[in-house]
Amino acid sequence: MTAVTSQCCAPIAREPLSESDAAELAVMLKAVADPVRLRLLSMIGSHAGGEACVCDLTDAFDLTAPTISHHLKVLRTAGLIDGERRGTWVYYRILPEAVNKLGTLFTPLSESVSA
Amino acid sequence: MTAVTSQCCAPIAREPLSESDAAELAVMLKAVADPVRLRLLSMIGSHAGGEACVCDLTDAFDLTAPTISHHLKVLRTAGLIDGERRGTWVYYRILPEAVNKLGTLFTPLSESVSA
DNA sequence: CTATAATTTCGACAGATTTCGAATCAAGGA
DNA sequence: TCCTTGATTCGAAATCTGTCGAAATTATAG
Repeated sequence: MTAVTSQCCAPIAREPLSESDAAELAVMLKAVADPVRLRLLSMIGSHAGGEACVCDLTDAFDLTAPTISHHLKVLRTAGLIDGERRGTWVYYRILPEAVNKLGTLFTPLSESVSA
Repeated sequence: MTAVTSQCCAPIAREPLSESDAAELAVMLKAVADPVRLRLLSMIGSHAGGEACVCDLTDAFDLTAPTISHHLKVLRTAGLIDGERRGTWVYYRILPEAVNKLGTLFTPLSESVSA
């Protein structure tokens, strides 16, 4: 790594993505490119203690439990969240590194625009 | 000048997204959640002059011109790029505001508002 | 050990997405 | 004008995705 090409803009606009990098990033972005999963991620991250029980999440949607479970699996497979069973309930929390990775992709390095 | 909720993390993890915000963001994210479109965006952004001709883009893929045209339309419809015809060729360029919008969603705000 | 509650897995289906080939539109040059 | 090149639109095939109901799994309660 370590290649400050031109400092002009977001990494995605600084140099062409390789085919494999694009494929890898697309998996993560696909996981987030759904209204339900976006809300799930948001609800998990903003929940008290940084984690949320599946039961809380399911109640917030007009969707069945299997559907919510499916979406959580997509997010987990993409490395965006992690789940842990404690007793009867399963708790999910955000993996901040993964979210940051998406952020840096689209954020200009040098920042400080306007003020 | 209001609503500094908790300063803890990325906007997506700070408070639950509304249903309509999630739907709107998902449209933009879906546009980017594809390996071909990710590379197109990257190639356009990093091309000399900040813009790229469709002919350059088409040659870089093992895909037909109609397919590339379709992907460019998806990106344009999502507001991520803009295209202009100059003579025989059509040139596309990135709309940085849209890319920034995605970036801030996932980036923790380390800077404070008017501090 | 059985009953009950919380999640996940399985199997299926409607709708969306990706891709192509053929046809069409736009701009220049013979 | 007619023809060539670049780009988009149109229609269709193959694949992927979101959703559900039913069944299986895991843990607690009695």
